[in-house]
Amino acid sequence: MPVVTRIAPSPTGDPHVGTAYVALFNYAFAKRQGGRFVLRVEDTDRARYVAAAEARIIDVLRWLGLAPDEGPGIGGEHGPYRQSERLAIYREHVDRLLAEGHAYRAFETADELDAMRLEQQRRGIDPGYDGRGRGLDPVEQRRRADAGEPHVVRLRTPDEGHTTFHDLLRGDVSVPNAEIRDTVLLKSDGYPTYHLANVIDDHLMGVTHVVRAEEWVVSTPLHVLLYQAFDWTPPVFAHLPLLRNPDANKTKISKRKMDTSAESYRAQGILPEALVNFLATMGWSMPDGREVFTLEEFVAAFDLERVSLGGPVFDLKRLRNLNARYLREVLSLEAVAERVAPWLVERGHDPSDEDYLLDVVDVLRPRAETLAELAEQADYFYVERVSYDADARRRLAAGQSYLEDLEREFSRLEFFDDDAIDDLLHDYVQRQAVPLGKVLMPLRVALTGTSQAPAVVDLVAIMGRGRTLTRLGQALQAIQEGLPDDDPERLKAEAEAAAKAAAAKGKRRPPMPAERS
RNA sequence: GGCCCCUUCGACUAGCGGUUAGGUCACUACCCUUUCAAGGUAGCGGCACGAGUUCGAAUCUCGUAGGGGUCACCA
Repeated sequence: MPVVTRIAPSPTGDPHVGTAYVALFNYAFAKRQGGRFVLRVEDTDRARYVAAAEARIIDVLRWLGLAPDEGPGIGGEHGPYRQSERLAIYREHVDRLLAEGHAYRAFETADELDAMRLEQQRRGIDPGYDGRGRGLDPVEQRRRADAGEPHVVRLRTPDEGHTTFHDLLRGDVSVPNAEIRDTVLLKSDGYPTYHLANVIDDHLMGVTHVVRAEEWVVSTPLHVLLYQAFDWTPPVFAHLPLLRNPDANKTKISKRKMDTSAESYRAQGILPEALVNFLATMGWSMPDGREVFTLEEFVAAFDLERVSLGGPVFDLKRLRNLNARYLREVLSLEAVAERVAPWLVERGHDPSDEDYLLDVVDVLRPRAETLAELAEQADYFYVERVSYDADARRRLAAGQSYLEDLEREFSRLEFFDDDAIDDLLHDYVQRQAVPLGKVLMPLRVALTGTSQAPAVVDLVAIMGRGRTLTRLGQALQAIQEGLPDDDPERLKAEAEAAAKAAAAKGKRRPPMPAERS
């Protein structure tokens, strides 16, 4: 029997990294076993439903390379794959449970249930549905339902004994039946709850392995009870550890405490390869200890039993570091250039000169952790003129005479290549008898507007004679117009403006160009 | 609080009875160096605790502690 796994997200908002994480492991397990990976949309909560969410989830899965074999908009033999389109199926199965006495209709109102909980709280007993509707005569249940009285359908659960299931990762897990309430299967709006829909769909869709997050462990016995009621064989269960916040207690990953949106990482210039690689190291490791590997390598080596159970903290620093490694080591120069190009366009640049782009990326990629940072630093290679911050102004003013000399020297330089530029610079400082840095820093600032930039020789060589001379001219003009380190008022105003601009920029949502579609 | 699960450096992890407890990120120092990075070298730092089993426990058992999850007509 072929392995079938599934990812069953609820379309309620931003595609969650936790969804991507569980999808990754389901995908890898299915592919490794030569099986199928199914996407099922659990849209049974009308209140939290977000129409656009489904498409965004599919988009994120594709971006990560985790395209499902079956799912809404994809097709497959077991559709429909949206639970809202399977209502008749649930209805039919609920009728069967009702007929066989495994379930009953309960007519308590929300107010009544609230009162019940309050009372339980007051008396200090465990809260939860107490089974008060169980005793109602089935004929009476039917009559009231037919009369249009609002009701839910609940599972009749045993009061004594234990229900046990086998978790592939933790062994047998046993829960006292007294802890398992007569849970709602069908809501009063006719929609199924997760518990009911998930069991029916997994069975009907032929899901062989339910690989999901740890938060489902305690409700799995309830699902087992449902499988028993239907007289179905349950699938194999494996519960993955929960991704955690980087807070002191390592609580379950949450939007409040960190960025949980997969799209957001994409928008920050995190590569899908890096995100997948990072997620794969959450609770899992390569047998040979490799830490950088592709999705294909992950699938080839994947083994559910290597999953470790301690909840892994989602550490941004590690993600960014991994992304940086992809940028400078894993991907080819051409590949990185291809990825950044849309980001440059987004910033208003024209990256169509491929050789220039390659040079720019080559020199910048050891200095950037994300595509966004790379693109941002590339600005000074593409803008018409750079602007100088306060520090840059000081350095320019200090180097005025050198810049004048260099402008002349560069304009006379016959072969404008790396070696020639290097020789020129060294000859010049020797003649002037000044330290190299004293000359190079003003030049660097003139070319880029900032003191933190690649090697000057690289900058000059990449920018070429034309750009170099233009920048030098602009810098000298700026100096003449009085860019003062002698005017504290003006410097202060500049600093404030820069701080304000930086703050505004930080707030703006970063662009997300289409890349690697 | 009841129930369930978990527990190796700050973080991610290797380890599955005998290891100087290994690697990666982060951090620190040094080297390289025209700045910033990158790179190189080194360092810091861990088996939660207590019993038991065993010739021998990070590895097996039990207990304690700590952490997490869950107790909805949400998934």
